Amino acid sequence: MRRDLITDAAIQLVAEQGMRGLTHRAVDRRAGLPEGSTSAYFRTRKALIEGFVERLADQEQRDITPDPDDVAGSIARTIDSWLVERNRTLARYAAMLEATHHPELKSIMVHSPREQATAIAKMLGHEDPERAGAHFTAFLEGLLFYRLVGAGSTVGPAPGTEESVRDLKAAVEKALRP
Amino acid sequence: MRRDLITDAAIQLVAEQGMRGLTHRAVDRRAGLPEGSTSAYFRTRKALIEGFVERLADQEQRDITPDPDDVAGSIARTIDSWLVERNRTLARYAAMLEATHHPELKSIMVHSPREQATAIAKMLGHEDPERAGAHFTAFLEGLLFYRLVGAGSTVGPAPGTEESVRDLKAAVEKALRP
DNA sequence: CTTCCTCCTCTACAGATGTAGAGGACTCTA
DNA sequence: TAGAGTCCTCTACATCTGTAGAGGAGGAAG
Repeated sequence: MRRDLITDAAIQLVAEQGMRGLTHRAVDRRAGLPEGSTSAYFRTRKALIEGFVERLADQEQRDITPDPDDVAGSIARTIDSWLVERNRTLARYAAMLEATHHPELKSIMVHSPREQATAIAKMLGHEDPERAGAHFTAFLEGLLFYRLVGAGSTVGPAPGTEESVRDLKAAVEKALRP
Repeated sequence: MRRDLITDAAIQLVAEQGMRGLTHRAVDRRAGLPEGSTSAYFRTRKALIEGFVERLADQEQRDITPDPDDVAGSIARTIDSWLVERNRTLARYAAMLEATHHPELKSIMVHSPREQATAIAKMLGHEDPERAGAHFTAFLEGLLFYRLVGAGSTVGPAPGTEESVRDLKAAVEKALRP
């Protein structure tokens, strides 16, 4: 599908060069398509951005389904997989920042994690699940950001390794404690 | 000082329009200076970016000095102040993302928080202060991100209020617990 | 075969952008 | 007052970017 080819190329570009690298022609080149292709599918730049953010959201949807028997472990594995798929996650951050001055994007990027986190907090018997869930979400977000672009990116264990998952799991477990 | 005027305008621009909005001429206009001024002080775009990131780092330096008698409280207040200075913090995130494909920036943005966090963890008697400090840093980073651009930006208490600081303090306290 | 329609490629163009340098205004020194 | 040096403004230009539309290739329908 041409459309997906284009949005995938856009995601790679954004990850590698930032939003500034996202131009119609750059996407054409990156996707190996003739000039004008991207412009034909997404006439305006805004449409192009929305296109690739939608694609990101689609792909992310599938990942979030924690195993109730091993909450911490499954979450740790999910986070680790996001570290491994570095480019997609970087593109997601770029999109979140973009959504700051481009609010339509917010509705595309569903923030379902929050309700899930509240549910988990409830399950584990927190007194104030709403707040505990929020803090938990914040912590996960931070863990990911810290390891992907923050100080932890140069210090922590390499993503995709057993050690990385173990480290993450320990952190998640601590955050889950009432 | 012309130079600071320019870098400050750059920071505002980046916060409001993202890295893409950062052009020599846009900075000129934003700073109310005649066209060409920014280009004279920072001939290349790379220099301009490094300039504003340096400015950010300078300004941030001053903020980070936790009160040993009220670690959680002082950290909470610092984070809240970063939420209040929304634009500066947004620009910082944009810069961190930029540093991903522009490594020279990393050396400009000192990641001193990590050592500080380790010190705090040691002070509070954690067994593995190195790791505890890392997790703590991650949590703070996440708290900030979550409240600034994540789901918490639409849900949490308004930055700058007593309630905001209280909420943050509770979260920080929990994260500090061994 | 002809007609129509969709999908794609190519070309066009106004405006923005990065970067460079000429030259003026101003300041300091002697 | 003259000269030198610094700081700033203006102009120039090649290149890139967003967006539009003309027109061709090829398949479907008659």
